Order: sequence, then structure tokens, then C-alpha cells
Amino acid sequence: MSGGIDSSVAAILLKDAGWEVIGITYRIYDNPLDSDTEEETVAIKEAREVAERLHIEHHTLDLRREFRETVIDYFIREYSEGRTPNPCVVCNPAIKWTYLLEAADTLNCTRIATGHYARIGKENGRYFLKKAEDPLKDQTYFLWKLSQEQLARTLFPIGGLTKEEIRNIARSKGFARLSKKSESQEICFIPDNNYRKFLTDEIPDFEKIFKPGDFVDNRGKVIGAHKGFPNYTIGQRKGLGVAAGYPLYVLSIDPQSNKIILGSKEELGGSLLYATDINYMKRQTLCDGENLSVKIRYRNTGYDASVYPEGHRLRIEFRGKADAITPGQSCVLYEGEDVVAGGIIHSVRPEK
RNA sequence: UGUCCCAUUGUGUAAUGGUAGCACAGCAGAUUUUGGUUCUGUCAGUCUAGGUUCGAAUCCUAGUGGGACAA
Repeated sequence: MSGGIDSSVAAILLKDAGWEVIGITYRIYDNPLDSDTEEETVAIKEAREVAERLHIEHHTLDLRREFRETVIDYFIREYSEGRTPNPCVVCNPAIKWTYLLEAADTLNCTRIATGHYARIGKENGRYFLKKAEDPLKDQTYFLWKLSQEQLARTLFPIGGLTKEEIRNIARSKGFARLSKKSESQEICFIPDNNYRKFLTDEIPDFEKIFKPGDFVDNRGKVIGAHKGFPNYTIGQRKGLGVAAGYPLYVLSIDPQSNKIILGSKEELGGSLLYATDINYMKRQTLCDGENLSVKIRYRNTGYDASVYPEGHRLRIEFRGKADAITPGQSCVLYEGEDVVAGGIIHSVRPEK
């Protein structure tokens, strides 16, 4: 329970369905403390209050160290290597599910549940994610890394409902204030939403390690100066400070030469990627050249692509051009509503 | 040194002599369980000095700066 509307309604729905519900809230970062008590964070306090009103048991787990070691360190490492991390994808299996299941075992609970917008299916003995009922809120993109064991014990009480229905439930159950809370999450451990500032604050000697360098065009011509490559991500347009008469986007980042290549929207498109860290979900493996819909970012409906397994990785060839394929981000393979597999985008260039 | 061309917001450009528009960048907001994208709004300009004209970015003169030719 995060204190927000989704996990609170998930708890309400489970309780109404007759489950014996226990609420768990994590403390993963030094978020602002509640101004009255100075003891717990605002979010934890709100989650505890919801649990109290539902008359359910509630526990708080301090996972700041674990979160730091697995999520924040990863986040920093990826940007330091010129890649673009997705902390939620790492956090879900490694933190949320791992410690929720651990708590479930100590508390003698059979299942765990979260407030994610997703559904679970099972075919041929395999568990897999299905897109949420509300296509605008579907969060399967962030959950592709969950294992079979994790999925087997998971419930998604709100996956079959729309955001509007969730709000109505909260209101009808007397949680009017929750239904009005803003959606905005962004990176949960970066309070001011400024990840660039976070990196320069967190990385010792940032200015010494990541020096300013050149923005260049596709032919290598210098067209501007960048402020250290961790400040940028592929597809980025804002904040480049280079005017060309048409919008410029970050095409690629080369940490070795400390150069960042800029170009037009057309040049940003790519038709190939290699994915690693594959997690097979609905299928145990894939056939050569299977046609699937591939999502390479959260807010995207997916591109038609052919998928070729190559050892421990996948080669994905898009039918058309995919926009801003970004190493470090996830690619999730869908067959209709079902998540077939997922992986991390490793490279976008043809290789042997 | 001689001839010619150019000079508009931070950048690139537009405006039959009638009082300055567009794009990019910047800034702000919207959207969002990653980053990026996208959308909306907004700031800002006629090189300088004279002159012609009811009126000049637009015409004339000089200056300044840049470019192209030329022994």
C-alpha cells in the first residue's frame, strides 16, 4: 500500500471479496517526513490511515538499503554508461515482489496483491501478464521482468477496472480525498523530478568525470556543446540549446568519444534492436521470425516486428521505423493482450 | 587598395514603402508509476548615424561588420 488510490482500492476490493487482508508499506527512500509526528513519511502515514479505516493489519518495512543497492545504484550506473535506465522495471521484481513475498511467508499469507493495472493469465502451465482493462493505464510494460514464481502468487485486484471506476469505488467507500489525489508519480526517489540534478548530486566529482563535450551531426560536424552525457537520453529534444530551424533530437550517445549525435525526427527512427536479459512469460521460447507487437516505451501502442531468438538474446526487426530506440529501456513483446516476453534493449546497430 | 553582395528577436529566415510573421532554441504549464516524446501558452528583433516620404525593415548617403571577386 503506497497511500495512493490504486493500492487502497485494491485492498478494499480484496476485503470485500472476503480475503483476509494485511497491508504492507515500504519505505524505500528518505522522503519528506510528516510535519506533525516527524516520525513517518507522509505516504506511510496515509497508507496506515487507510489500513486503519479498513480495519486491516498493517506493517511498514524499511527497505532503504536494499532499494539503494539494487535500484538507485543501477540507475546511476546506467546513466554513467550512456544508457537510459528504467528503475520501475528493476524495482518491481527485485524489491516490490521479492519483499512482499518474503513478508507473505512470514505472515502466513498465500497470495500477494498490488495496485497495478494489469491482469494475469495462465495457459499450458505458464503464467503471463495481460494488458489491463483500461488501455490508458496499462502497466504491463513495467512488469515484464516478473518470474513465474512471482506471478503464480500475485493478484491484481484493479486490473479489470478503469481509472474512473477506481475513483468511483474510492468515493463510494468514503475515501473521497484519495479519489482526488493527483496521478503524478515520476521517479519515486527523486522528489523534485529533476533526475539530472539527482545525478550530479549523487555522483561524487560528477564534473570531473563527465566533462562537457561536442554535439555533432550525422557527418561529425560540431554543432554545439553538451554538459556531460549523463544529462541526456536518446530521443531528447528539450534542453539541447541548439537551433537548426527544425527540431533536433539526441540520436545516440558515445561515452568513449564523449560525443552526442543530434539529428532530425526522421533520423531518429530505427528498424532493428538487440535485446538481452530476456524473460519469457507466456511462451517458454520463440520461433524464428514470429510477428509480434513490440513496445519500446511506456506510452506507445507498440510496433509490428519480427522476432528472432539468437542465443540468450533477441533480434527484433521492425516492419516500419520505430521511434528513438533507447539502450537501457525495456522492450516488451505482446501477442494481442498477452505479454509473451520482455527484455532490455542492448544495442540498435547490426552485429555479427 | 578597387568593384560587387549582405546585415531583421539567442539562431535560421519572411514581409507590392504603410508600421514585423514563421521555425528552432529559451521559459512556463498540461500529460505521465522510468527517461524521452507530444500538446498548449509565452518572452524576445529590423547594425549605427543622417536623409527622402504623410509614412521605411523595405529608397538614398556615410559609417561599422561579414562575404565574393580583383595583382
